[in-house]
This record gives sequence, structure tokens and C-alpha cells, in this order.
Amino acid sequence: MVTAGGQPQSQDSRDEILKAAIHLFATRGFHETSMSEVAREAKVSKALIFWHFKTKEELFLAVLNKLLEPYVIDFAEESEKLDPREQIKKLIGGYVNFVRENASSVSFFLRRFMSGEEMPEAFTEQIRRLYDLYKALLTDRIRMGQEQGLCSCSNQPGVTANFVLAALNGLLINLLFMSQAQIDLDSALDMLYGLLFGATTGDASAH
Amino acid sequence: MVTAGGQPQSQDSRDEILKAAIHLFATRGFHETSMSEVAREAKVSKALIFWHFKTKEELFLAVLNKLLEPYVIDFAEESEKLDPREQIKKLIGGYVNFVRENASSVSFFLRRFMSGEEMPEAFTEQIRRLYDLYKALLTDRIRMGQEQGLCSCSNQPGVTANFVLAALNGLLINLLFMSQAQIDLDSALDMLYGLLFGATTGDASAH
DNA sequence: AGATGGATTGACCGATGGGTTAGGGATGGG
DNA sequence: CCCATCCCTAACCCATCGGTCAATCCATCT
Repeated sequence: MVTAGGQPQSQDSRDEILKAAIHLFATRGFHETSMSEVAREAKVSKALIFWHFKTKEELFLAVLNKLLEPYVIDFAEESEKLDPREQIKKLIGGYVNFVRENASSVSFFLRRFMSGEEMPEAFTEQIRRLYDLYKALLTDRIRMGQEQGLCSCSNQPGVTANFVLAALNGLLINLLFMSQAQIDLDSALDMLYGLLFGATTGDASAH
Repeated sequence: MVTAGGQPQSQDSRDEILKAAIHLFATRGFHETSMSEVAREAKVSKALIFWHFKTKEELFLAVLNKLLEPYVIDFAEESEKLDPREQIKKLIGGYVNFVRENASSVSFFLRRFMSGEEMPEAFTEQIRRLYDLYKALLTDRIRMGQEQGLCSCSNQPGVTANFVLAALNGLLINLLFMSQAQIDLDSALDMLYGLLFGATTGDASAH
């Protein structure tokens, strides 16, 4: 219909399809979304989807690709000058912001993950590596903070990092999926910082 | 086949069906489980399932019923004598144990919930009430602890309870769904207690 | 023995799912 | 002008899904 100029509109339609797919997969889930629905939402014929993507699974992979590619998350900055507390706050804040800004991508991914469905090995690997990297960075900063007497928590850094991540995940799942009974993220993060740095509100004041 | 005596085996087959359904729904999800699969696993004909339960949805409800009915969770005990810290520990421990012991039921419920699928209002209401009750109890005990100077965390009790619950949920989701990269629940709980009571390991030693 | 009624089944049905096919326009190159 | 190639579609295909039905089995009641 809206052929912009004389160009072939392959990429146009491809993008429309991807957009519709990410939306539907994220809000309804993979299995609950039919190709006909995707076609309807993308305003193309079902056959065209199968022309762009051989199977539904391949569409899923393409969506995954499109979602993941722009976010080469830059956790590992050169912020060596900041003190560990600030670095930890940056790490946690980065995680939270990432989830916040990419809510639909994350729930898309999370749904599929929690549904027990198989994911392509390459992607789980990629995600796991990202997650491990993040955990390692967090662990390291916590260790630094402990060595410098800035972190009040005396547990092993790895254990602490695990806990922090689990708590974050709990908070973010609340954020993503529990539209009612939302908890206030900022005060919750304050608590997390309090756990790490020894103060329960605002700035640290350990010693 | 194994007709125990002369009794009609209606309840036998009904239970077999429910057993198969809870297993499949919990491990594969609602939509990913077909009635034929349930029939196969329960070793009955598909038609018999529809004789016991009018629709797949009704089977789902029956499973939900069977799962929820036995657990009139006894959070609100008469343990007024215990000091608030112990009561909080009991509350948290009870939550964790409940999820642990009913892992398949909980993931069954959680999957359906996270898939965005509708739940019967009565049940969401019931769960929400249970959850609210639990949160209220937790909030109350935390407030008591703060008043008696036993809880180091100085946030509003409600905020603290929210955070504790979110952290718990994160931990339990890790427990239920992330078979790889399991984190050690006990040390994580220790951290939570540390956050609440001011000690990072073992027993409290605030004052 | 015959009738009753719950329990159980194989065979069937319409709808829907993912996926295919044959072909129609547009564009561009020879 | 014709042919090839890229987009794109309506119509079709077949497996599977949730669900139905008529018939059977079997213990019990009369």
C-alpha cells in the first residue's frame, strides 16, 4: 500500500513482522501467538512471513537477534577511579535500567525461559556469559569494597553478589509482571545499598 | 485393570488424571500440554478426561483446587512469646519451606501466572489475600522488632517487608527454574537475616 | 434375568495451527 | 519486449487440538 518510492519494501515488511512478533511474543507468549495473528498485526499475509522466515522458530530467533544485538551492554567501563561503592551502584543501576528500558524484550525472553522451552544453545550461552560477566564484576567490586572497609557486609563476595542478583531479579520480576502491587523500586534499591554499605537510607556512614 | 475390590474406580481414574495433569502442567506449561498427553500419562482414554472434567479449563481449575486446598498455611500461629526476630525467621522459613515442599505446585501456578493467562478471579483473590496476609504479618513483626530495637534496619516496615518478599521471590525463582547456577539458599537467607537484624552471619548480636 | 446407571472407550468432528504452492504484479537488465 | 528476480497473496494441505457421541462394560437393584 504505502510503497515509499520505488524501492522494494522487503525490509519494510520484514521489520513490521519483527515488530509485531516481538510485541505479541512479549505480551502473550510464544505458544499463545499464532502466525496468523502476527500476520494480522503486521498487516501482511501469513505467507509473506514464511517467505522471510522459514519457520516460526526462525522468526523467534530473528526476534531474539534483533533484541540482543543493539545491547552490547557496557558494564565493564573504565570507571576505575570511582570508589567501589559508586561502581557497585553503577552496576546495579545499569542492570535495573537495562531491564526497565527493554521491558518487553526482557519479558519476552523471560517468558520463554520460564516456560521451560528450549532456547538455541548459542543464545543461552550468550546470556549465561553476560550474566556471569556481570556477576564477576559485581563480586569483584564487592570484594574491593570489603577490602577498603567500605562494604559493611562481611559475607564472601560471591555469596553477596548472588544474593544481590537474586534480590534484583525478584524486584524486576515484580516490576515486569505484577502490574498490581508494584513495589517502589527506589526505596527497595536503597535497602539493597544499605545491606551492602551499612547505611539503611541515603549515603553510607559506616565508620 | 487393577480394580481394588468391587468399587467403581471413578475416583481412582480422576486422581490419576489430576496427577498427570499437575505433572505435565507444571513441567511443560498449560498450553504446551495437550489433553491427549494427559490421557497417555494417566493411562486412560481422552474421552474419560472429558467425562470427569467438562473442559481443559475445568481440569486446570480442579488441579488448582487440589493443590491449594491442603495448604491452609498456618502463618498466624500463637507464637506471641517468641521475640520478633524468631517470629520473622519462622515466617521466612515457612515461606521457603512451603515453596520447597510444593515446588511443582508453585511452578505450575507461577508459569500460568507469568504467561499472562487469565486465572479465575476467585483464585487470584485467594492467593492475593494469602500474600497480603503474609506481608501484613511480616510488616507487623518487623515493626515490633524495630520498636524493641532488635531490627537494625530503619526503613519503614512496609518497605522492608516488600523488599524481603521480593528478595525471597528472586531466590525461590532461582531455586525453581534455574537448575544450573543454583545459589545456596541458606547463606542467602543468612544475608537476609543480616539485613534485618544487623548481623551478617549466624546469630544476631546487635546490643 | 433384566433393567439401571456410573465408568470407560474408539471413532469421529470442526476449528485452528504451522507450513506450502502456484501464481500475480512490479522492477530492472539485456 | 522479454525474461528473471524480488515481494507478496489467496488458497490450499495436513497434523493436531479441544471436544462429542454412540456404544460398551460391569456392579448393583428389583
